[in-house]
Amino acid sequence: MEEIRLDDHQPFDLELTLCCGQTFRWSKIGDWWYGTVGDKVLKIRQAYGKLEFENASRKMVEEYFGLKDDLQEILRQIAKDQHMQRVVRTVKGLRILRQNPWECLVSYICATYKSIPAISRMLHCLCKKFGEKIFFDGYVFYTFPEAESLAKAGLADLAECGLGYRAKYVLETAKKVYSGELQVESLRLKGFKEARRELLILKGVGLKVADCVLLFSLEKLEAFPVDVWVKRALIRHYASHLDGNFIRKVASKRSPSIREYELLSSFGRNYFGKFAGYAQEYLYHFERQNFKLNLLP
DNA sequence: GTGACACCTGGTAG
DNA sequence: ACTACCAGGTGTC
Repeated sequence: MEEIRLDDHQPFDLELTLCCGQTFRWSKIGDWWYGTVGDKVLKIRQAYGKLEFENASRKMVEEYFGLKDDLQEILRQIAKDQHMQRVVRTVKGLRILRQNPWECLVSYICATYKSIPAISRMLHCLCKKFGEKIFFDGYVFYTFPEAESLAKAGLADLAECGLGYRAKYVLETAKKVYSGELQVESLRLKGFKEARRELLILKGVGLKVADCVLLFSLEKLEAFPVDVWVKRALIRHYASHLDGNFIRKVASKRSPSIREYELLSSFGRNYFGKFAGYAQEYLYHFERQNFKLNLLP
């Protein structure tokens, strides 16, 4: 077992980071968290100001959990107003993960119009059916399937995992990645706008899905995904920064049009700056938390 | 360039 | 048990 000592000035909350909806495949057994990163099962827990982990290198853990981000400085930069100051005081130690881009892309294609428990189920089923089985600590885990496995799968096989109409999007994307037509990893090297343009070519990938993939796996911390929760947060707390008619309009319907999405998202990017993605995650979590606690109508 | 509307299916509140 | 409704949106007319 190895450990990483956590600095008081660089807050990190493992549980919050894994449970805030950016990733769907971690499970807690006893007081340990288990998840597959690459082809290995990572076992990790947090206690008394340190992280203890097994089966992974220190470098990998730091990389995956975004421990290299200067969170204190990031929070300082995004806390531009009273609301955000309150949010960063309340939500402590949430970090943006650096997930595998391929897995992240498929996960968010699957995530459209689904609840989080349902997304977890779908992905678990995909991994069980098409991934590699790994035994670790007396438990069974599965890796996320390679593009090749999904590309060679039939639509019916994918649909069996409850993907529904998403099955054809996943299959099509898997084929593009397997053939090399799309190199997901290489998008890391491109700028936000260009990487986003390439993702948007894919069927089943709209602005929201693209922004999630950019933020959670492609190192684009300025990406500002706008889902129903973030939309609510913006309407509630940032209406004064936006046009009144526009706010009324987006408030009146469930999902925004492309233009409306872009207005909301670019507001986030411009207002919060190069770490807008962090601002988004904090707003998202705060809004959901308050909803669960019944503090919001 | 916008705006309804359907979409697969599982979870969950009544 | 059974129904109704909604879900981290997107593609299509």
